[in-house]
Amino acid sequence: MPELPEVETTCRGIRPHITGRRITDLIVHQRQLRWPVPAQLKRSLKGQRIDSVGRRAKYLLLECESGCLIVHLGMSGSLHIVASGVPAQKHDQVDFVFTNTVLRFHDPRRFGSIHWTRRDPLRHKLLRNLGPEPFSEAFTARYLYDRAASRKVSIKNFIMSSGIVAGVGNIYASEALFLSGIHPQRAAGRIALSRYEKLVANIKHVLGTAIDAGGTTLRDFTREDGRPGYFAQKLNVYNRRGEPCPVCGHPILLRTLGQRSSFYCGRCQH
DNA sequence: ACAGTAACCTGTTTGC
DNA sequence: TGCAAACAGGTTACTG
Repeated sequence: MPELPEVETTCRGIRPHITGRRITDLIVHQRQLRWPVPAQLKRSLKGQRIDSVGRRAKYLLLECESGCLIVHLGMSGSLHIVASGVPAQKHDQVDFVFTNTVLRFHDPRRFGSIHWTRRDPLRHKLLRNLGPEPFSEAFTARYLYDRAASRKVSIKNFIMSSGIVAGVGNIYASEALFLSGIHPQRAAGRIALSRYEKLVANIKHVLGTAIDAGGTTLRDFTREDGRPGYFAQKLNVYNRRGEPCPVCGHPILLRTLGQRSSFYCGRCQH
């Protein structure tokens, strides 16, 4: 999916178009997403004004008058602002209808999901156990180091765990580890605090730079107006198997780790 | 608590 | 060229 930078890009993109506006209708073309779209959602949403648009981890939070709409883009989802009357295409699953405008949820693989809660969204089952936001002050080297104590899981899988830190997916985990010179398979509990200092700084850096570039578009992701993100050209290792390492020239390696592709330099990362 | 795996889906790429 | 297998940015739920 959309990892954190793509969700943040989407959040910033849709915010000015829908904040303060009222949802006049909900059209569900496809109810079966990762979880079914709630049967009562249309009744809950009709007439609701969007008070604010925010993000927690990879969840978009659309705060309304009497509840919060929670949207996750899954692996292939995107949200687009289109004019009323633009016909839905294949894989356009749900339309949030406003006067003159539609917020359209597009998701070929249907791993995304849509939820509605009348309580604090941060206490929702899916958000309750998330780790700190990577840009927050709570996300420090000491925090990671302590959580990693005696853990044998690979550092890559560790930083991709949503309960450890929110929003770091496969692309940015690979990139941050490369910038930090840490081998993706190294056990999380066998990394010095000083190396965690580097890693935390690089996670913040790579995510921040990607947000500035409008995210990474490899295949499905596009912004609210349909443009791609431009961070793909700045990737050092991800999707670059066999290409020379930008630091030492050794060919970038690919190994499958926890069912996910891991790209790294065998000479620079230990 | 932790580690590992299957599962949710469809489209595209890879390999025979 | 054709067809089937493998793979794709996420996360939960289940197993041992």
